[in-house]
Amino acid sequence: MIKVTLKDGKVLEFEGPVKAEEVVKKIGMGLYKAAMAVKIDGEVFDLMTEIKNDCSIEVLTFDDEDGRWTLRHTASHILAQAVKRLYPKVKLAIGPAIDTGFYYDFDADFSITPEMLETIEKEMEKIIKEDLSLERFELPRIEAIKFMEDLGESYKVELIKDLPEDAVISFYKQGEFTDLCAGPHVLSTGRVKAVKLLSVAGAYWRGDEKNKMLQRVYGTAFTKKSELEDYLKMLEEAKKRDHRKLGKELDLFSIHEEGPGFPFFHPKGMVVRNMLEDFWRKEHTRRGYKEIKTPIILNEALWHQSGHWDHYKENMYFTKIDEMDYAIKPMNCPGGILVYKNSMHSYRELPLRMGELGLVHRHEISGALHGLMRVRCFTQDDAHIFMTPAQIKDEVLGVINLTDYVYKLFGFEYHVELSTRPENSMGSDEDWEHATNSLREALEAAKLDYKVNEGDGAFYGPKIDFHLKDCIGRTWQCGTIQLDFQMPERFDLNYIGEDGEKHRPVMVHRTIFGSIERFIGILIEQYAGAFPTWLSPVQVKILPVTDRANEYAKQLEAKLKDMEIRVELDLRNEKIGYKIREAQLEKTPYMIILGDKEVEAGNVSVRSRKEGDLGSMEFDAFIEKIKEEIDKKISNI
RNA sequence: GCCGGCUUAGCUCAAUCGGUAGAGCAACUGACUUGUAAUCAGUAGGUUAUUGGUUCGAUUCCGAUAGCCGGCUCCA
Repeated sequence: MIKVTLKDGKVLEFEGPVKAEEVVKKIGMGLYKAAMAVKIDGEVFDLMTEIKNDCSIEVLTFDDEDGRWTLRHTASHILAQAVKRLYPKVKLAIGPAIDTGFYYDFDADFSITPEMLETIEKEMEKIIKEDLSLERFELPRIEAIKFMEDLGESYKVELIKDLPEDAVISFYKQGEFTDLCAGPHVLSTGRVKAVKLLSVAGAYWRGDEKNKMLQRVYGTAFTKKSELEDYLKMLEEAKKRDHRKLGKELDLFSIHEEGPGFPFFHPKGMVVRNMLEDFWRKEHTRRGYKEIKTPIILNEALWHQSGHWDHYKENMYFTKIDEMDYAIKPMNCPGGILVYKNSMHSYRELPLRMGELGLVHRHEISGALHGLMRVRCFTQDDAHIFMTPAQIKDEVLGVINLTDYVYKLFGFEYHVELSTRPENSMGSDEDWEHATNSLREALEAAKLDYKVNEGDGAFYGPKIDFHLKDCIGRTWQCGTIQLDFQMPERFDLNYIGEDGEKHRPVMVHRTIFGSIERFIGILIEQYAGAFPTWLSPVQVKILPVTDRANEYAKQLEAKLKDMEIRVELDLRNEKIGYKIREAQLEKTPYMIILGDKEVEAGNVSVRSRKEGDLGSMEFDAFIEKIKEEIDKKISNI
């Protein structure tokens, strides 16, 4: 007798071994139809799995992340099967499910064109219609290798050979097509009700640029056609929030062929920038930071000493002054260190928090550039904290809290990563371990969930990274906290301790916004260009209905300017509807409409970009309203 | 940097089979004095990214370069 415990605590009993799908059928046929996979004692399995012992079971549908991944993984096999049917010579690499769908990497001696995707998609539809059952089987290592060798699938052979000795090597077969795969998969190809191929892109085999570039086909799959359509619509909508598009439309910034990756900020973009910087300064002053500014060009020798020459040269720009070699700074730390070294420091001064809005230049490869998100020059809202080892945890915690405060203000959801020692790095293992553990402790003290990113730290220390999402869900690293024992050593930094002796301080390099440019890019997408009033380039537009209201409009404009409210007056000889439409498209938070009635009553008619016509009110009442919104930095998207 | 795609007026986009480019918006001029998302009329605007080739003739076909877009790699 086998007892299967369901999620709600109910227990089903079976005479002997039973397939998971039979258990699900017994729960209900509706659920069976929606089931993608099952979780048996917390682990995900196929529905065709045979249950031999007592266990607890949870049915996974498309609404569960694991269920979704199962369906999409099967969709990727359908893609591979379709490609093999149409182009038998193409070799298969890997084809996993991803957050938004799935992909499959192919090695073909021809280019897969967007037109071919349509053909492949049709073949996929056929395979779905054939409703082929998926069968799982295992092979011993030698046979598995032989199996794939016979099929000429050299990438699969390599994959098998790299599996650990004791690994179970499983295959999934659907019709004439068999793929090496750990699973799980849905019962049959017919379960994939809606599938769409989205794009082709190059991808290196195993993600290594030294390897051959394969062709990656991206797609997505759903259990309902309507879900697919909704998703595609959502993607279209999301693209309208793209900061590159909005940046142009709202005249915030531009990037020119004359300077790829070097953005130009226009007057309206500068307002956003300056407001962010003002806010940044206030928050940092409040938290005991001092501000410095260090030069952009410094002698190359400094960069030898810092280790950048050995570890970061490829990303740096160089120049000559009077036959001497200089470098354009890619980071602010060496400059900050020179400031620290400029005077003696007592333990009483520590922690010393030195902020710098520093413009850095980095040579990013051309293919990496992306609007304001990845550029070749950007301003880091940097700070270097010099401290005693005992102060590490509190200081790191302080930065974590500040970051959380700032991100919450903008309504961002973020995720955190802890990056550990990379290959090309400097310092002893002990230092790295100490530094990494300190960061880990701070994260745990802050009760933050985080993901470990092995080998992704800076060359001088491990780091905590804060990632924010853009309009289509790509994440970008913004805030970072990097712990550094190396620079203090290299630059022989010290402070005088209580004992009157010299001691080595520890350094934290940290940013909150990360780069002002990237942060603005994220902000634009977060708000779809409709900045909260405190950040809006223009906060109020005054729109006279006829020129009889012009004088009154000018008076109000002057008053608003006096109160440091950013105002524009539209005196053009246009209809009020036209002026409103334009102000709305510019995403101006408030419009003041002035006609004969307002002139006579001495009040204002207010329109909000969000709520439309608010009716007439006293000018002072409007001032109070907008002032409060600005002071409290209310996000009225 | 790599793979694929794209590049036509300031912006968004047309142009049949290869026959030297057209619209809307914006700009400018004029009329209209207007009440909560586009008033009307007119004017001007282009070496079709650059460059080489094929052709009697290239926006169109082929090559190179640059930039951009989607990924890979890399990273704030």
